[in-house]
Amino acid sequence: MNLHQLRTFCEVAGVHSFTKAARNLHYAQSTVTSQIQNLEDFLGAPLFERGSRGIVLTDAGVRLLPYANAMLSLAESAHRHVARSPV
Amino acid sequence: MNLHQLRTFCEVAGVHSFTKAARNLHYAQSTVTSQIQNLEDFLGAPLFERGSRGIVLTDAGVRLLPYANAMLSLAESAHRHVARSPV
DNA sequence: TAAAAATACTCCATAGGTATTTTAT
DNA sequence: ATAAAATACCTATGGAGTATTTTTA
Repeated sequence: MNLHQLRTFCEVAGVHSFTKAARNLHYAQSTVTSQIQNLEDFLGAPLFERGSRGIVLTDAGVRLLPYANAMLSLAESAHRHVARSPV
Repeated sequence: MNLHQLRTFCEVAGVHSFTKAARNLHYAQSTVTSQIQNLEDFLGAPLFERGSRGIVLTDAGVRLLPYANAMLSLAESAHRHVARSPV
């Protein structure tokens, strides 16, 4: 599990599409597929239902989402807060 | 920035030693050096003062620490919470 | 000197890309 | 027929290791 996977996960969850998420994040489509697959493998649970009506979060996906958002926002805050060091 | 670097950072901050942190985390000593260096490069600020009296956190390091701990604990929680999916 | 951190490499895993195939609308 | 996701394959980056050198108590 890493922050790139989590960012991609959040984007996919937001736009309900691997392809659109790839465009928005400047990734290839297959990269998004891999990132989500790797994340699913790591967690041992599917995060999206790839079905008839596009893409929808599974229960596991729903549970992950708030954690993912929290971690990403912490990462951003940490970067801002630490990077602006006066040295 | 990734979770491995952050875990290593927390451990080094805790034991005040790259070498001890490496032992505790089952890394080579040079790996710990690299991880910290990469983290410092990413943040654009030194995290430890390598000086006379061993290793001590810089201001930037002090600022990072709570974020690092929060992210690691979130990562753990996320894993527990999501992985134990009934499917 | 003795212990710890930094450096210089080597190797390999994997993240990301292109191209293609499969699937479903 | 079209659009999206999955798969196959390739490449290159960088993460982790061993060995060595530098530094400093």
